[in-house]
Amino acid sequence: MASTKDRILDTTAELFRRYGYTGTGMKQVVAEAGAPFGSLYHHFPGGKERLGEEVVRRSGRMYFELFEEIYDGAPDPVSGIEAFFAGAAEVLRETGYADACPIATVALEVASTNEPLRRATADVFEGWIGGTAGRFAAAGVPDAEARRLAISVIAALEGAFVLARALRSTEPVEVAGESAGAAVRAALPG
Amino acid sequence: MASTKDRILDTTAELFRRYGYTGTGMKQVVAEAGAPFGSLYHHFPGGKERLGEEVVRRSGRMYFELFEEIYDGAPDPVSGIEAFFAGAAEVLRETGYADACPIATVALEVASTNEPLRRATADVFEGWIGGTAGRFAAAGVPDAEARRLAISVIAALEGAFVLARALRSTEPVEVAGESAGAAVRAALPG
DNA sequence: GTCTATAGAAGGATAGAC
DNA sequence: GTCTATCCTTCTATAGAC
Repeated sequence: MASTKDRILDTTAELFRRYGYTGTGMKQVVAEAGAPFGSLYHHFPGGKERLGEEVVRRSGRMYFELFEEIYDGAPDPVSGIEAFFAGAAEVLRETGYADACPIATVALEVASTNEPLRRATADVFEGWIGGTAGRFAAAGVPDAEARRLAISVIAALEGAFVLARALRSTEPVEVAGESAGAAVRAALPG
Repeated sequence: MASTKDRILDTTAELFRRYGYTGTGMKQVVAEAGAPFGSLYHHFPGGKERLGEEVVRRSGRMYFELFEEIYDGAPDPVSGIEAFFAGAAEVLRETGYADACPIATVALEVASTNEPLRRATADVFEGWIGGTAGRFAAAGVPDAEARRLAISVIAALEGAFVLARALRSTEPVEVAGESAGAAVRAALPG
């Protein structure tokens, strides 16, 4: 049984994915988490902003762990990337095009309005870029190009999510996955 | 001198880019547009949702017109695409990383919450894909691949915008621009 | 430390004078 | 068709009983 605090964090992460930061209410959080209202401010004295920051950082970590599992379990970098895009497309379809990137909606909402939250999303993306670039570098891609390749792949995924959720189609994710796979293949040595 | 209605549309478009749909208030709209509150509901009897829909469709048209100007003014498809990404990076820097895609923030916010608005964002993206694919096809790319290429390019731009606004850096847009240019070059005949 | 009630501000929308 | 005043809801946050 998860603690009340963890339940609040998990619930908020889910609500952020679907409704964004501004669109998610504190009452909605406690209602869905099955927690009393007061305990929210007991566990998060910093209010919505601080809860949001913790959720963004936590969701970012968890999403990268999912990437690691899939990528590191694949036989090579190209199939690792392709498998991750394929899995993302499947989740998207299964959830009615609701669950895509746990960060992107919030990132766009807060980019010009809330500096602590913007910083949290930036740290998450920077972590993803570094972690992915490190894997490409380990596969033999020169460091500078590994970073650029990581940015390209992550941008392709994020942009595909925007299109896929709007169009209610997995086509963009499938197309972007092939495109990303091809870019990785072209960058590998040998 | 623009009409009150046009001023409201322009102002709302600007606010949507920076604060999103949920984050933009009706009072904020009239305040920035210098319009009396009542005239908002006079010109937009459908309220915020209808205003949002008109703004999304209008912004989508205007942004594609900007693309057409730049792309059609370039000597070839590859430099056209590269020029558009370069211009987007410049606008981003000049506006303090506020003005990126006029649709994306709203698209992610409403994808799971407001079907008429989601439809508007989908129509805009579908229009961009078709218009871009048509240009690639005119340059000799087979129809099916032209569509896939268009999706890849647009996804790269959208994803780069997400990263760029969060990181407050034009690096993602520059990297994605090169990546998109390379993809177009590889797809062209000859 | 759990929970309810409510404060205080901001949201969208409407009425009605002019 | 312009503009102000206001309604009602919803939001975040806090107070205080238990």
